[in-house]
Amino acid sequence: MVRRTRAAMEATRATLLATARRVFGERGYADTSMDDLTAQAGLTRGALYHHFGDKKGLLAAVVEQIDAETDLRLQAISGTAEDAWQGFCDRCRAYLEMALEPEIQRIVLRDARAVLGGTLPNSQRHCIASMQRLIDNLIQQGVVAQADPRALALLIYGGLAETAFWIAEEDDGNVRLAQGAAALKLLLRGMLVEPGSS
Amino acid sequence: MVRRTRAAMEATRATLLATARRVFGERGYADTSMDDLTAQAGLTRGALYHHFGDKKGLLAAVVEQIDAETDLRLQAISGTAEDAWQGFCDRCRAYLEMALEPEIQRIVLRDARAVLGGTLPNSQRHCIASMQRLIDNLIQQGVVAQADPRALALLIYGGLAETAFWIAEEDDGNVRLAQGAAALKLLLRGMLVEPGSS
DNA sequence: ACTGATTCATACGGGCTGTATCTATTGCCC
DNA sequence: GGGCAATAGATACAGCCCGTATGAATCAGT
Repeated sequence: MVRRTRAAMEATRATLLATARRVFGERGYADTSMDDLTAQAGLTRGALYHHFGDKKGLLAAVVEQIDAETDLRLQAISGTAEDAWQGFCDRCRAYLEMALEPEIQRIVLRDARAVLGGTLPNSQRHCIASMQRLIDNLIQQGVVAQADPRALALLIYGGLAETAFWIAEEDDGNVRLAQGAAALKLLLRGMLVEPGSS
Repeated sequence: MVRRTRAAMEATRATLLATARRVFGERGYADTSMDDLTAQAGLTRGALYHHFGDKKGLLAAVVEQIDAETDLRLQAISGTAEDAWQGFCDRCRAYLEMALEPEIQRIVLRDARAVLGGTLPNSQRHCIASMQRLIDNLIQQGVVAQADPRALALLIYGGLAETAFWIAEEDDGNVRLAQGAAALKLLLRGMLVEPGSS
């Protein structure tokens, strides 16, 4: 199969990305061989190293894609709410549920941190940045108490990710999901200027 | 160097563990070769595979050790406080600072999750279990609102870990540490039965 | 149509992991 | 105290995987 039109070239990149996303999600980054992965995509490692540089580069591209999608899905939730505070709470809850999806859990929350570094400078940027903006707005509106929005966003985001692992290890996670959501509600109300009114 | 007394055997294990702890902390798990590691300990891989089974087993033992030490250090803090709630807050703050230490950050928070699994069933158990017990007591005393202690502990623990990465990436993390601690204080007060009184 | 650049395949070298084998010493039991 | 099983740990081996270097085929521009 040797086709090299401009369209076919971008198709190659997309195929590689989609295959990597699937295989990384199933087997994890470390247990995935680049020979197997490219073979499943009907290509060889030559294409991969040309488009993504190395294995880490491929993972970074996958994480970038997942993060962008996740952020879009979350914005659809927090954007529709009438009340800004309620929209924020809904978004947190929605993230907790999305963090249960095997793809996000394994690729973004497990492998990406170890391979790409602690803070994930480029990727996973959108989700946290969006949450930070939401918080910032709430502070401006006088709903949330004065604090660094970034610190708050990270505190919440990290907590949700950790809790998601705990929920996901249970066969029927519905009980734990409810418990996690309830506990989340408690912590979130502390951010309010008037915590008692929640 | 062939010495095989019972004492020397345990010394071998301890040497391997200490070397692994140092090298994993410096270079990270993935970039550490077992040949190099054992050579630095004055041994060969034969000893390593005999005592720990495989590379993951060695990491698990290191994490176990670090977690136990961390828990002891934290208990020393929360145990001395007069007020149980204040002791709990101090412990959270202390954990935030300890999560800045390169050894804990790289080995426990970065590599361990990816290599050993999301929830770290055995290791890292002590720290969270202790925090869970503290929360449980506070709920029993009517200080903290009714909620699942485990979910609360994970929410806080995960948030602190994530925030620690953000603090550590800054050269002088004192500003961010203060911001993180302030944001933490907000979230924690939400747990109280009477959040306004904090 | 010719030239340079690009896409992707193939071939190669090096390193790392895990296992199997082997030796020597230790502890146990008589 | 001597023989024997068990174990600590070194050495050798096979296999896998990654990254790079090389090469061929096609596309773009003039």
